[in-house]
Amino acid sequence: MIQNLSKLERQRKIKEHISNDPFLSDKKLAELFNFSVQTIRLDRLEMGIPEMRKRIVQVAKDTSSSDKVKSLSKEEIVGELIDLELGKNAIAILKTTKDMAFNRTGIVRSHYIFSLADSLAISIVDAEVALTGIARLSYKKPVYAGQTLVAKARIARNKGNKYLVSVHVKTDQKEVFTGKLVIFTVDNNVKKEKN
Amino acid sequence: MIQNLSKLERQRKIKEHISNDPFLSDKKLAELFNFSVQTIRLDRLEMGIPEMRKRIVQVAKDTSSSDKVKSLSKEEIVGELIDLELGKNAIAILKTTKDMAFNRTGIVRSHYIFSLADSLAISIVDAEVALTGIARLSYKKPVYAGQTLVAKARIARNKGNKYLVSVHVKTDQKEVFTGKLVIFTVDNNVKKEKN
DNA sequence: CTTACAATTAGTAGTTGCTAATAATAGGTG
DNA sequence: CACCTATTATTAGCAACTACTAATTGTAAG
Repeated sequence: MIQNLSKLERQRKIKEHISNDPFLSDKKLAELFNFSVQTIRLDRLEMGIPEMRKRIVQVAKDTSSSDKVKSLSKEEIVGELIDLELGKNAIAILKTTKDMAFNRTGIVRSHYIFSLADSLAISIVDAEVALTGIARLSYKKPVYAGQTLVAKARIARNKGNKYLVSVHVKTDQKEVFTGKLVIFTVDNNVKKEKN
Repeated sequence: MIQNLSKLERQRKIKEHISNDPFLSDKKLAELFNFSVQTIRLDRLEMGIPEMRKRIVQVAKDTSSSDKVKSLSKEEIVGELIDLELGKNAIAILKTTKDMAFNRTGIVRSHYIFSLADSLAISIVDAEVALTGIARLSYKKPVYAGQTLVAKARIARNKGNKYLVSVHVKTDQKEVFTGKLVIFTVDNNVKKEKN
């Protein structure tokens, strides 16, 4: 029974270690805990934790699944993209935190809001490469750390490789920011090295 | 030589397939292209493409390192403030890096440049609390990762608590960005207006 | 035509990180 | 003592490789 307790304790710790670092092999775990590889394996099986390779595949798939966005790979978007119709409109959400804000006031720095708007505007444009040219921004109300921002973007006009995207950011029904961004697309003629 | 061409062509396609789907094993690629597994391996070696497992690990690490939101610098000022005369002008420097840029093109994302300009504009205003109200931005030339940006800001006009700050960003003598920002100061304890 | 060479395919040995199954050992408890 | 659990060991086998050697094929050039 005493053994049993330490076993459960060990399994709890193994679970924790693995969830912190899915790249740990049984061998490394065995070294970490000073138990045999077989014991670690038994523990994993009892807990239903898959082997390292399958865990890594899972991590890789989790993040590389939504392939709709062309200009930005997922990690390049500020905020979380929740809806996107290429060439039409898009919605993203950003949960603001203290480290986005001024310490003194808790007001979120304007460039975080711009980043949300800008990356959304770029992702909406259906092109391999899109760059911001001109922008007009208007900050309506201060945003406080902790508030969740909802950004909606739509393409207002399009002429050749020039897009006028309008972005509205709200929190709790209130508009806190609007922006008009002119985005230029740079298509394949600049196809250069892709590495 | 004709063989050579088809070989290069095949290698190009293999590369493309793998970059689209890093989860493809040599066996599956061999089936796809109707070539032997050995040929696929030779191709991979010639191109310096690692084996499937290593690719998956890479994908997993790439994405798990940057949690959904790629936040900007946590410091109060983006860039390094190298000269400041409160109420007059200020200069800041930002060394751009790869992770500020689009993977595809190496062009620095516009919001990093705005962040530099915006935080400089705010720091120049001699007030406890300053917020961005309206901004007009103009991106003149693309900035490539690795280039060092020099931002100069000066107060163009001032009326009450409203400041018009003009910011010019250059790299290698060339102007890459200009912006006009309207900054409002909020004096002392007028912290939370109705919100 | 023969030789030379590149491209392709085949085959073997060894590696990592496993699964699965079976067996041996150590430490208690009733 | 026999029984039970936990732990460890051992073996076979698998996937997806690396690294290496060798055989085969096509084809261009001397």
